[in-house]
Formats: sequence, C-alpha cells, structure tokens
Amino acid sequence: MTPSHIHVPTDCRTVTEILSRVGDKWSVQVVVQLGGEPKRFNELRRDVGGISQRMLTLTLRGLERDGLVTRKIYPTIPPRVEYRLTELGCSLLNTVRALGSWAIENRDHILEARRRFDEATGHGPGADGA
Amino acid sequence: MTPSHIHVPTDCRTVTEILSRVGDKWSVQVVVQLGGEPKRFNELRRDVGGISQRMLTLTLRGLERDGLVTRKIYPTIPPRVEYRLTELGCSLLNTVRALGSWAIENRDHILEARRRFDEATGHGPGADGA
DNA sequence: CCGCATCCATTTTGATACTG
DNA sequence: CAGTATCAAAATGGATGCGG
Repeated sequence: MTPSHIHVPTDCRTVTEILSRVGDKWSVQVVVQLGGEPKRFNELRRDVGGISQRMLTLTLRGLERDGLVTRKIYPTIPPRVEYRLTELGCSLLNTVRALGSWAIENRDHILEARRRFDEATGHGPGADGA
Repeated sequence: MTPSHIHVPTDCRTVTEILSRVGDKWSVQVVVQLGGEPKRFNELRRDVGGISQRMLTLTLRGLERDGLVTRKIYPTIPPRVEYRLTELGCSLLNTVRALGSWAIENRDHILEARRRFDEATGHGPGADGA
C-alpha cells in the first residue's frame, strides 16, 4: 500500500469535483431553500426565482445523485413530488452557510474593491468567471 | 444594475455572485496555493498544475479585482511579479478550508451515493452539469 | 519572465414545446 | 404538476503566437 507515486493528489481532485457542485449557479440556492422544510418542485422553482425548469430538474438530479437530497413521490393526482435534504445535505448546508456569512460580511468590501479596480482599469466588468 | 422593480433578495444575489468565484475551476486552488507564501506567476503555475497561462491570468485578475489578492511588481530584469493574499483573501481561505474539510470528510459518502445512483438508473455519469 | 490577444472546442444554460 | 427533448446562445477553458 501507500503508493508513493507522486501522481495526482487524489483528494484534491475529488475536493475540486465536489466543490464544483457548490460552485454551480443553482445548487447552493436549492440547498438553502430546502433548508427549512421539504418542498415540491414548483414551489422550489418559485422560491429560487429565475431558475428554468430544465435547470431545476438538472440541479435536483445532481443533488440527488450525490446523496444530498431525496425525492419522494406521492402517487396522487395530480402528482406530488417532495424534495428533502438528507443528513448529508444538512451538514453541507451548515458549511455553506458559513461561506454565505463570509460573503455577506465582506460583500461591501468586495464590491468596493471591484468598483475601484474597474475604475482604475477603465474597463467595465470583464474579469474572470464571476 | 440593481433592478429596482423586483425586490430580489439583494443579499442572495450577491452571495451567489461571490460564491461563483469559489466555484470556478481554479480560484480556490490558487487561493490555497497562495495561502502560505506569496508566489510568482510561473511558480504558481507549476504549483497549481494543469492550469493554462490564460486561465491563471484570468483567475488572478478576478481575484485581484475582488480584493483577495495583490499584485506586486518588481521592475527588475527579467520582470518579477509577486502575488499575495490580502487579509480578505486570508479570511476566505479559512472558510474555504472548512468547505474542503467537509468535502474530504464526506468524500466516500458522496462517491458511494453516486455509484449507487448511477447503478440504479443504469445511466453512466450524466447527472447535473455542475 | 510576465501576460495579452486570437482562434477554436467543449460545456453550460435557457427558451420552447410536448408527454404522463 | 412533474419531467423530458431539442435547439440555439453564451460562457468557459485551452493552445499558440506576439510583445514588453
């Protein structure tokens, strides 16, 4: 054991991969919305706001795949599907909230930095991914 | 910006926007690499590994714009440019590390959930497009 | 050594329409 | 109501060559 190969750090790759879920446009918002009560598809769609049906489906699938969310189907008419955070999902919610707090606390700081930067360069917002 | 006709939760929008910096493919890695010592461009490039010059430039610019990183130029020959985390950058590093810990702790859990999900659906990895 | 610009491929997202 | 399919647009990432 202990493959001393200097190969790629397995952990880093995985971490990055998992982080990318947090980084995508909607996952975090969905998780947060699911934080209190379980919700139904269109309920979630309303609450998140601005998300397309397609993206909500995709996001939910991804979350479900990672074991962060469970899907419960009630065979009623009309169909009712409820999404709920798993324990794992809840633990992520906590961590994500920390990040959210950081973002809120430093929002002004960052916005100010951006404004100054943009002003100094003359360019409009043309920076990286954000 | 700031569409005044809809009272979108200002915080959420901003938080999401800031989170997207954390979510992109490289920012986190660069921040982590800059965590200990300030580094030079190509030094950083080597340490991150797999990042293209373009992406490193873009990432660094974005980080600089947000006030997370500072760029210091030494007018020597050949030119020497050093990147260093700001205080704000350091505080982000801490938060990010928490998320990283979460990812590492739950890596197996998630990987297992994925495996099960993929098996159950028969589909290969075709879930959410992160 | 630093890093910008251009071209190109892949990935991601959104609009719309349709099914159970 | 919940979910899928298709299509086109946009953002993102990478390779390469040029200039300070």
